[in-house]
Formats: sequence, C-alpha cells, structure tokens
Amino acid sequence: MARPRLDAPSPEAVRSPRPVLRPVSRDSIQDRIYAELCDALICGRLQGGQTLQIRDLADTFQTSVMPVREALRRLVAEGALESATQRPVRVPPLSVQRLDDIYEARLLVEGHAAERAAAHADNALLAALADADAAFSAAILAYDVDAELQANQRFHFTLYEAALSPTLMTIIRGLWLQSGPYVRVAVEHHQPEQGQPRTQHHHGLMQALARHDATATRRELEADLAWAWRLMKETVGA
Amino acid sequence: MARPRLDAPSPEAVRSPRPVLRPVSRDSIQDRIYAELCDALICGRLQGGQTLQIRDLADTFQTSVMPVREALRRLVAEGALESATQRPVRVPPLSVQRLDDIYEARLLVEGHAAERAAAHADNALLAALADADAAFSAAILAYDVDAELQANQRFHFTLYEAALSPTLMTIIRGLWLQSGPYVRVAVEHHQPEQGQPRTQHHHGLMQALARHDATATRRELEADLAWAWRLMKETVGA
DNA sequence: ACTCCTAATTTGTGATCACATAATACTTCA
DNA sequence: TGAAGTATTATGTGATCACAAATTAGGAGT
Repeated sequence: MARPRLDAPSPEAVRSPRPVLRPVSRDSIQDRIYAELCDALICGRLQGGQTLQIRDLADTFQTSVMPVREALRRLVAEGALESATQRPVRVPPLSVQRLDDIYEARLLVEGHAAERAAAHADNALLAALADADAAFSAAILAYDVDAELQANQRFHFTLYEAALSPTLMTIIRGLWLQSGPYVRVAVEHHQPEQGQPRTQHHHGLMQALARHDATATRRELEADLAWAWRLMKETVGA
Repeated sequence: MARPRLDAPSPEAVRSPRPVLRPVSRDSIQDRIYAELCDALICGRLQGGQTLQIRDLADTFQTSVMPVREALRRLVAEGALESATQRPVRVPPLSVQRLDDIYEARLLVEGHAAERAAAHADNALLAALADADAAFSAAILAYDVDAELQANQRFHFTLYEAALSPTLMTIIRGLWLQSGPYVRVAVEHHQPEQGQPRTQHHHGLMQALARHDATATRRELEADLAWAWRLMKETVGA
C-alpha cells in the first residue's frame, strides 16, 4: 500500500549512520486518525455508550474537523460506532444481547478461518505465531494489559491471514472493532487473573496447526473465544 | 431509525384527502446518495473497474462534493469500493479469485443465517417470503431484470432478518454490495435464461422453513447461491 | 414547586475555497 | 522520429465558513 518515496539513496544518505532514509508515511491525516481510533477501540480504551464529538477530537488531534468526520464515518460504516442523523457519534452501549450476537458471529467466521488456516499452515506461519505468543506471555508476566491485548491481536490475525481470504479478514476486523468495548470491562474487572488458560489455548492452536488438524484447530479457537466471552459476559451482566 | 416528524396531525391534515401528512424523509443528503450508490451496486449498474469521481457524482446529484465524499468513504469502508490515497475511488475489478472468495464467505454466513431462520420461522415470515417470491416470478416473466434483482434481494433479506442477528445482517449486506458487479455481467450474458431453477430454490426454501428443517434450508440456500455463482463464474472467466 | 414554553448554546451537516499530488499533453533536444 | 523533461490540467484532501436541528438552561405562568 505505502510505496517508498526514494528510488535511489543520495550519497549523503548512504554515508549517514542510518543506511537509508526511512520511507515517509503516505497515509492521509484521516488515515492516521482512523488508525488511532481503531487501536483505541480494539484495545478497549473507549467505553460503551461514550459519545465522540467531532470538534473535541479535532482539538485533540490538532486538526480541522474534516479528517475526523471521515474517520468517524468509516467506523460507523463498519458497525464499530453508531450515529443517528444530526446527533453525536457514540460507541454502541454494552448489552449481553449484543455481546452474544457478536460472539456467535465470531465463532462462525473466525472458526472457519482457523480451519482454512490449518490447511495452509507452514513453518513460517508457526514461527510468526510463536513470536506473537512470546510477546503475549511476556506482556502477561509484566502485567502490561495494553501490550497483552496487542500481542493477542497479532497472534489471532496472523492465524487468520493464513486462511488467505481477504473477504473474511475484512469481516473479522470489523468484528474485533465491535468487540473492543467489551474487552475493556473484562480486563478492568479481571485484572488479577493468572494468564494460564489463554496461553494454553494459543499453544493448543499451534500444535493443532502443526498437525494440519482442522477440527482440532477450530476446537482450540472456540475454546479461546469462549473463555474470553465468559469473562466479558460476567462483567457486562454486573 | 427514521422517526416521524409530526406527533399530532393538524386539523387541516386530518380533513385533507390523504388522512395524514406523510412523514418527511429525515435522511441527510449523504444518506440518500449512499442509498442510491448501494442500489446501483447491488443491482449491478456499476461495472467492475469503473472509477467514480467525486465532482462528477456531485454534478449528477446536483450537490456539492461534501456528501459525495462521505458516501464514497462509507462504501470504501464496507469493502464495496476501493481507493488508494489521492486517487479516484473505483469499483474493485472483477476476478475469479475474488469471486470465489466472496462466494465462500457467503456460503458460510448466509448458510448460517438461513439455518437460524429455520428455527424461528413463523407464518408471518412465510407470507412475507411468498410475497417477495411472487414479485420475483412476475419480474422474470416480464423480463424486467432490475425488478427481478430487487425482488430476489427482498426475498433473501427477509429470510436473513428472521435469523434475528444484527451482526450477521451487517456482514451479509456488505457481501451483497461486493457481489453486485458480478451479477451485472451474469445477467448481461444470460438474459435469455428461463427462470425455472431460481424459483425452484425459493420454493424449496419456503418448504424447508415451514418444516423448521435447518439442514434442508441450508442445502436449498447453498443450491441457490451455487446456481448464481456458476453463472457468474462462466461470464467472468470469459 | 412544578410544568411548559422560549431563548441560547452546542453540534452535526453542507458549501466553498485552497493546496498538493498524480496524470496528461506538449515541447524540446538528441 | 523518438524519448525525456516540463508545464498544464484534473482530482482527492484539508480548512474554514454558514446553517439547521437538537439539547439544555432559564424564565414565566399556573
């Protein structure tokens, strides 16, 4: 997507401590705002029911309202945010009904993606998963919740990418955005949780993938989702 | 979503030939542009690879570029259109690879929704489906392709609504938007098709639903999708 | 003291302007 | 005559202005 800007490095550049100039970001301002909001959503830094006002965000990001408007519009289109006409955008309020609905869709789509990934699993995939899992375990031991969530995301998305289906990836990304506000309340209430069960499911996934066992892969993934779902359901209900 | 504007009808209104004033559309301009583009996409009036320029569309809709920008942004977010930075938006080019990818996702999600609908099927649903199917058959006999596609959409979406899952509905709507450009080429090349097989699948669906037979419902739906998919695959490949 | 109405502020939406980048056409030199 | 470099045009993106609708605060009447 982001193409390098410099085809040939200048003489000065090759002699500098850093061998080449880093390619500059070609993203537009709204792309960066969108990415920032996505990260905030998936990591649960936005809480359900919270309203997001265009001018406030524009002040925060030090831009005009224009890029904020379009970034919010994208998230509303993906179902991650909701808005009525002439009314501020807000994060959808939490409800057990909606949580169950999202959870069932995730079982369906992510379970299918995991099965497909099992068919295409190779050493490169297993290495990438092991790398993400190491970061995940380290974050748990360090009690770094934000790093834990990001590593968990990296693990799962690396797996789903192996399904080689852009359509499914788009769907899954949307489902994770919608799940974000629920993981927030879960990690808030269950912070003193020992991280054994989660790493166990990750390890089980990697073993099943190594055997190209699609059924076992799906089963392990469903167990992982079910564990997180139960956590969220307890906290949302309270 | 759209709330009525008049809580109590005025004396003049109740005495007029039309008993009450019809509620005026509360949609914003961008909502109407979005709806127009959605309809054009699903009914295949936009062809794969076609570029959509903001100022052109603004001239067509007789508005400024603002609402067009946001409507296009929404469609890009849903995967129905694609855009690179600083480059005109375009309908994703047709490819058999992408067609297969979308088709598999549709089998997964729409098949699941159909199964769930079978559990909740009641007389009101069957009546609504019969109504949509009647319009569908009539459109086929009249060789009205546009009406045929719209009635087919109504039939399927009525079915999926019965699954009572807003999350799945959002996903399915996105998949139909992405499928739009492919149905265009299919109906263009296969216009002199006798419509028997499609109505047959619809009837099979309604019978399976009446029996609350989830497995048969899925099988009939998959047959319907497979029929359309084969049609599209032939024409895209050529 | 409570309710209803009104005025003011807030906020999303649409229009216009300004700028930067990518594509195109033209010119010039080999 | 062909290719490369330059100038012009076209188009997406961001900023600012203007307006309408909705919420909220305030005041008047019962």
